[in-house]
Amino acid sequence: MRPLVHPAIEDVQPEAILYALSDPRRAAIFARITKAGCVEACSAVSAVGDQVIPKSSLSSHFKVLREAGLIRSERHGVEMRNHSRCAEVEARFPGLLSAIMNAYAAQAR
Amino acid sequence: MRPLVHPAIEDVQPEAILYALSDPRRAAIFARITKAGCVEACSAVSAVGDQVIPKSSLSSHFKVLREAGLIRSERHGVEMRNHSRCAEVEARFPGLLSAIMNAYAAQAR
DNA sequence: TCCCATAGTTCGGGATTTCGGAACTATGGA
DNA sequence: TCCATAGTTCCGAAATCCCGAACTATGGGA
Repeated sequence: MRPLVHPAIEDVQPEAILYALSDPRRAAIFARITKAGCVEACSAVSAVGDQVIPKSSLSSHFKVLREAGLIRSERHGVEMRNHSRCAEVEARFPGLLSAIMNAYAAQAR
Repeated sequence: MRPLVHPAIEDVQPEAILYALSDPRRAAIFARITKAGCVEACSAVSAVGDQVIPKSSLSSHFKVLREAGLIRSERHGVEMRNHSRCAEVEARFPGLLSAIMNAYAAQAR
């Protein structure tokens, strides 16, 4: 099993962030992680809204978020803890994440 | 030839905007249109950076931008004029477009 | 130590999307 | 009417996405 990929913040690309968050399920997962500070992956997020997501799909969603630089995943025993990197990303691209998350929130209303 | 699709501003979805701008070429095209106020499509944008884009691909990039609600295209004689809808989008999703365009600009530096 | 349960990752292949050349359509001018 | 220019549509190849099944990793028990 290859090690998890976490890009250095200076290697994080806007296109990867936009792509990652252009999927409403990934955006919802990211919002949950950011709000909670830390979410136990996959098992804790087995569904988004009323939509059940197979665990292989979930795993790849986490991978996309991770490789875009939006989250950091570390194994703690048998489970994974995912932390939002939103402070780092905010420093690199000011206003980006909050504008995106606000846009989704505005749409929901 | 079907008529061009321009969503009403209240039907514009964040995911479509993020997806449209997650392609650096589309983001560059959008930046150019927004900066210029109006660009004659396709023929005027035959390349992005040093990369030549075939006109069928260019046509579909414009379609993605149009259907995401980012631009408005109108035919003027034989050519098309594309206008940025950034003021409308800004009103609906405050800060979103400027944060995205700033992120791309920051990356370029 | 061995076996099991839990949590995620990887694999494989079918479905969907994207890319781009060729053909087609629309418009204006000669 | 014919031609040139500007874009769109079509369609097959390539790339990507999706998700079930198989696999890997870790932490308990017994």
